[in-house]
Amino acid sequence: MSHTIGIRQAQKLKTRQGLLDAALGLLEHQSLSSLGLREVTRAVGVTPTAFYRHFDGTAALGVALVEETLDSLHGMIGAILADTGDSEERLDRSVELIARHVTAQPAHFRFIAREQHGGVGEVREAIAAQLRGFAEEVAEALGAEPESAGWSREDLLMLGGLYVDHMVLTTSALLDAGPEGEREVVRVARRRLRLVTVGRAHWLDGEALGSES
Amino acid sequence: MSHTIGIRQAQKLKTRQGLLDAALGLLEHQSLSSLGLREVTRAVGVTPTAFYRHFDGTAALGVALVEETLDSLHGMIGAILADTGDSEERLDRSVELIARHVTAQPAHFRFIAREQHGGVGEVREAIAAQLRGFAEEVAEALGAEPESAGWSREDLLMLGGLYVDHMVLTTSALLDAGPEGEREVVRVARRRLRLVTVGRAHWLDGEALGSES
DNA sequence: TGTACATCAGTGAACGCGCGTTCACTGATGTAC
DNA sequence: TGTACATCAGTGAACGCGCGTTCACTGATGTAC
Repeated sequence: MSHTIGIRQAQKLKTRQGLLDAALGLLEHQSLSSLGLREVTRAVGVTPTAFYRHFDGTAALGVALVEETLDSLHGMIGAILADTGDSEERLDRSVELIARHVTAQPAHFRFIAREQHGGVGEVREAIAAQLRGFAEEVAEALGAEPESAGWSREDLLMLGGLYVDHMVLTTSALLDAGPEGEREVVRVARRRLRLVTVGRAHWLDGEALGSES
Repeated sequence: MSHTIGIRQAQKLKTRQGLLDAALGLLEHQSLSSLGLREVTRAVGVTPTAFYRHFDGTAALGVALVEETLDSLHGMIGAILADTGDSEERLDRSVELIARHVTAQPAHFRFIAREQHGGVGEVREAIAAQLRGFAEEVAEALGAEPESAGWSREDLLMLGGLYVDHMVLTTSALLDAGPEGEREVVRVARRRLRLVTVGRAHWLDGEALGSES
């Protein structure tokens, strides 16, 4: 027999999710470091005191939000990595995938962009750890491609990080640009991605010459 | 005869500068959207009311801070662009210049990184405008170099923006890493910069083939 | 199945506190004559 | 230079408000028998 969770636990999870959703909404126009606990509970329709049944404070809620956004980001990266084919069209599709995900889940991406360098240390660290993980994931996928023959692990990580950072910058630019500016942002993001890819293709060309300790 | 400013005006400017300096210090551990007006005046040793003689509120102070940080950023970019010589060593020196500026003026760079995507719209827009201006400046300098023969203005702007964004990311990474992590950040930043430069060198290689509307 | 007790998510009152903003003011600085 | 008036940067009291956190509580859900 499957384990059914009790009514009590289900209700608790529902309230917790309500707090996370409400916070994410409120964070569209402010930073986590100015988000009030009472603001959040008011939006959910629950007593301020109830907040403490779920989180120690708004910083802890922020960390939980980072974990939640992992799904959005991971889904986007997975979709991009799963795409196969030759480079030019694939780059274009990657940028389109980013744009589509940002349109579908703007709040998650805004949260990451905003709090990546925000005022709450715990959250900054949680985001940094998450992005580092994604960079490794991308590096591994890149390493499996034939174009990466001869690449060191360190260079693959550098490239993975570059792609991830570029991705985050693009999501943020899309959010700032709004619907009317989207086409322009997409244009520039494509070119940047293409330039990085050109650099990748010729990365090892001068290897025998260039020296470093 | 030169125009001497009065005692009153001099004192006012001094207080204003005190407010800006105090705010910049307080913003090391929080975001602008949670910065309190009273916090700032308390740090300066002045009545809360006096704040209004200088700024409408903390958002206006934030915009003023953006203008002030222009000097730091502009100085850094100028130093990098003024550097001449062949690519490899020049890239290394550029990253070292960034590291040196960040060490000398950490608060300014932290402010820009944090508020670039922060919760205060006016400030975000002021920063975006400033970075756009720098990207244009870099694009112009790049355009004057022989390596840029055949480049469109749009591509130069794309590249300038890429360098500027990379620069901001590096400053932020340096701040997060602290002194002990600086060497590693510098290593990765150099490689990224080199990859972009390799991409630049081969950008026009496939031009005749690649097509876009 | 029925009963008696335990658990615990959410309540509601209360607290002390710092916030942003207003207002009439003071007294040093500036200006006109 | 001296005097009489104007300006205005900073003061200090006061306001109403929402904040985070505490506490004892309630009553539905869960569990043991």
